[in-house]
Amino acid sequence: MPYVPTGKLTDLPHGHPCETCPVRPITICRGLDAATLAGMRSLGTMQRLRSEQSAFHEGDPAKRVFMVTQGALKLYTLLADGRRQITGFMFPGDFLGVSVDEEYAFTVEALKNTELWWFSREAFDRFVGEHPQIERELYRLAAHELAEAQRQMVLLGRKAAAERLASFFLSLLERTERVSGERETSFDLPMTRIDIADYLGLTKETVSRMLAHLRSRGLIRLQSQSCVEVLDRDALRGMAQGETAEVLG
Amino acid sequence: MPYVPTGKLTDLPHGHPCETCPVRPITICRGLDAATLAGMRSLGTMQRLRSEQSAFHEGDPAKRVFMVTQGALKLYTLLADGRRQITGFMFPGDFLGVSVDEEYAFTVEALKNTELWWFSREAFDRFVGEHPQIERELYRLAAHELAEAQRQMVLLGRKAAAERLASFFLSLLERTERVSGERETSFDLPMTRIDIADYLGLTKETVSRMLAHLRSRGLIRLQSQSCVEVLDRDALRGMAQGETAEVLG
DNA sequence: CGGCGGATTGAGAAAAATCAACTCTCGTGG
DNA sequence: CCACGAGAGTTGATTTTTCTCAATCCGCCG
Repeated sequence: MPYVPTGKLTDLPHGHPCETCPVRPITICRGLDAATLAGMRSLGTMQRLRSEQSAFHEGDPAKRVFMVTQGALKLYTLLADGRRQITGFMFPGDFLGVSVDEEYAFTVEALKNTELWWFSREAFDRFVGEHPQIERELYRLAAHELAEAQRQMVLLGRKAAAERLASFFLSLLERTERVSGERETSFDLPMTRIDIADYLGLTKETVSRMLAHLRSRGLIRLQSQSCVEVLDRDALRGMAQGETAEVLG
Repeated sequence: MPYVPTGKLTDLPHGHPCETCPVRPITICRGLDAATLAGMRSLGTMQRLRSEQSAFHEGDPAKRVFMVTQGALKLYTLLADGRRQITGFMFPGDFLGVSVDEEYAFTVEALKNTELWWFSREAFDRFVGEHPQIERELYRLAAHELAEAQRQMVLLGRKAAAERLASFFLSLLERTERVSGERETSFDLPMTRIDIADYLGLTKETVSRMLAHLRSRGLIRLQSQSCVEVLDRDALRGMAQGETAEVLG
C-alpha cells in the first residue's frame, strides 16, 4: 500500500522522529528513515546561522540542498519595491531540496540561531541515485508540499484577516502536537509580527489587531508575546475554515 | 546533467510535444517521453467532459490520476460559505497525479468541452513501478510546480489588483508562446471573468476595472472578450513585477 | 428579434493599509 | 538591582484599495 502523507507523524512510513512543519514551500521534511538521514548527513557539512543570517539569497546559484537540525528559518521573496512575501517557515527535520532551477527563487534566513547541514547538489544527486527508494519518497513529499501550497493560496486569495491568523495558529498548534506527539493547548511564535504579516499577506498592524480580536472573543490567550494559548479550539477551527459569517462582531 | 525545468519547451529532456501551462498546482505536465505517454495511455480510459462538467469533486475518494488531451479545466477549492479559490488551470498535455491523500482536495471542472484520460491509482502506481525513471521525473516536475505555487503566493499575498492581472496575462502569453514555439502578441482567455477573479483573489468587477485600466494605459487591447492582444510587453512585465509604484495613474 | 448570461460601469461601504503616537519587553550598563 | 533605551508590539485616526450592490450594456444563441 502506498504511503500517503496525512500530516500525522504516526502515519509516517518509517517512524523517523524528525518533526514536521505545517508551512513549508519547497521544503521536504519527513518520511526518510534514520539510516538514510545518517547517510545524507555523512555527505554534508554542518553550518550554524545566527539569528537574521541567511543560508542563501534569492538569485544565488542553487548549488546546495539543506536539512535543518536546530532552530527556525523563513523563506521569502521580494518584489522590486521591497514588498515581501514569506512563502514558508522551516523547522528541525525539514529538508530543502530545490532541484528545480539554476538559481534559488527565494531567500532563506534564520529566525533565531540555527543549525543546518548542506550538501552539494551533485553529492545529493549521487546519493539519491544510489538510494532509489528515496526518489518516490521525494515525489510524495513534494506532492504533499503542493497540497500545503494550495491551502496557502486559498488563505491568501479568499480568507479575511482574522481567518488567516486563525488558520496560521491552528497550523502551528497542530505542528506542535505532531512534534510532541501529544495534545497541546499552546504553541510558540518564533517569528515577529512582521514575519507573520508577510506570511499571511497582511501588515503588522492588522496582525496585531486580529490578535486582539481573537483574544477578545476568547479564542486565544497570550501567555507571552511569543506564546499563544488556545482557549477554544473548535471556534478557532471554525474561524479558520471561514464558517464565521460575521468575522468581526 | 540533471534535467532542470526552465519553462522553455526546447529545454525539455525528451522533446515531448505536449505543451505546458503556466498555472497549475498539482498538475504535472511535461517531461514524459512519447513512449511513456503511450504506455500510460494504454492503461487509461478516455473521458469527455462537457463545459462545466466535473472530473471529480473536492472530497471524492482520490482513486484516479488524469491526463488532459483536449480542452481546458479549472481546479478550485470552496470555503464553507461558498468563497472559491481557483488554484490552477489545466490544458492539453497536463497531468494530474494527486498521489497525496485519500480524498481529492479540490474540484476539477471543465471550462469547455474537454477530453481526458484517466487511470486507476493502482494501475498508475504499477506503471511507475515498472518505469523507475519516471519517479525522478515526477519529483522534478512536482518541484517545478512548487516554484509556480510560490509565485502565486507572492501574487496573492503582495501584489495589487492591476499587478495580479498583468502577471496572469504574462503567464498566459508565455504559455501560448511555448505551445506555438513562436513569439506571440495575443492569447486566448478560455475562462470567465469570475474564474479569473477567483484565481487572482479578486472580484469580477475588479478584474473588469483593471482590464479597463491596462487598456487605457495602452498595455493591452481586447480583440474580443476572450482574446487579449499585448501592446506593450515590457510595460506589462514591469507592472507584473511590481515596478510601477503608482499603479493607478 | 428577444432574452439571457456574462461583462462593464458607477456609487457607496467595508476591509485593510498607512501614518502616527504610544507602550511594552527585554537586554544592557550604571 | 534598577534605570534606560531600542526595537517590537499595540492602538488610534485616516486614507486607500477593493468589495458590494445596483444598473446597464453587450454578445450570442435560439
